[in-house]
Amino acid sequence: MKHDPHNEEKQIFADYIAQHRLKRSEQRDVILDTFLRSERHLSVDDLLKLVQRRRSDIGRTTVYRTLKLLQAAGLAQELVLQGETRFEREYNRAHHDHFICNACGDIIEFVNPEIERMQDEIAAGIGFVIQGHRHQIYGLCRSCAARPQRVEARRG
Amino acid sequence: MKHDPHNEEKQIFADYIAQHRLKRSEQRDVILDTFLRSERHLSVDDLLKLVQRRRSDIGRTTVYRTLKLLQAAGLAQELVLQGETRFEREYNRAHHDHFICNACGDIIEFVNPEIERMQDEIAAGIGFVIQGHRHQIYGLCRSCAARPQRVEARRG
DNA sequence: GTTCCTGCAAATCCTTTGCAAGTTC
DNA sequence: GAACTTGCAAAGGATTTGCAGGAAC
Repeated sequence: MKHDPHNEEKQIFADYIAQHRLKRSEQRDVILDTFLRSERHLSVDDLLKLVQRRRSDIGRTTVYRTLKLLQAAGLAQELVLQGETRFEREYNRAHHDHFICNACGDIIEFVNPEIERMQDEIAAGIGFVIQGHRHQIYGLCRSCAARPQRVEARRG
Repeated sequence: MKHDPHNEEKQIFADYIAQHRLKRSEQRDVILDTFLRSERHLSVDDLLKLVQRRRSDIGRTTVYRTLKLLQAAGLAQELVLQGETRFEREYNRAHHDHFICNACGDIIEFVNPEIERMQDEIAAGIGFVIQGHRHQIYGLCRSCAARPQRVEARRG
């Protein structure tokens, strides 16, 4: 137990299950563990494939349902990048936003306290109470910019 | 002609049609004109309803198809706000981002050159070439913040 | 006349839901 | 044993596509 780096998150999930009078299941354990190990921005399909490598009998529906639970428990966050729904870990992660490469699809995270502060100022100016935000920057990552190619620029 | 404030955009659309060997149609004219007059963040359904007030025989499919053309011509931009797809005018509009009220759904636009500049700096630092971005801030607008209510905070 | 448009219905994609059988508590 | 979970199949909602008839060039 001491050696599982995701122990804390698993505990949180266990607590969430308990508090809501839900039940443990092996499927949920496998899905959570797979999700926590992945460290990436996963589509439902990505996650389903990874999960099925371990337990091929786990269905897509269960992945959808478990992701909802993980969101409710504060362990996962849903994002829509380039029109695709993806999920990333949320617990204990510094707030960050995303660069998305239009060419290779790579996702790069970034943080900038200055920008956050500025948002707060603008919000204060109009009496808006911020509860969250999404900031996505589209373009070309370093390597794709280096070898230019015909790319349909998207959502920009 | 001189009196139509949307003349320029209509010309751009006409040019786009011509350059791509497409054809004019009354449906397209009505949809574009309706879209240009609306000045809001419209869902496909919103736009369809407005359009059908003028020509009740225009179908949803045509609205979808025309919106694609408008995007291609640089006149419309698609956004996903609170999970809903919406469209706004793009041509000749200062770049801006959005505050979205989780309670009443109101959408407030904002611009901040400082934030834009900062994005550029961060991007430059990692060799990322920006082609566009989306920045959405969720929370409560002034009036909804004033009379608090039980609101499920969304996406953020 | 040829090519493009339109609207309908059908198809598709992604996600959710109903349900009978299996699990957990 | 009661309540919850699961996977399948079916349903849903949003968007796209095939097609026959109609309009634009």
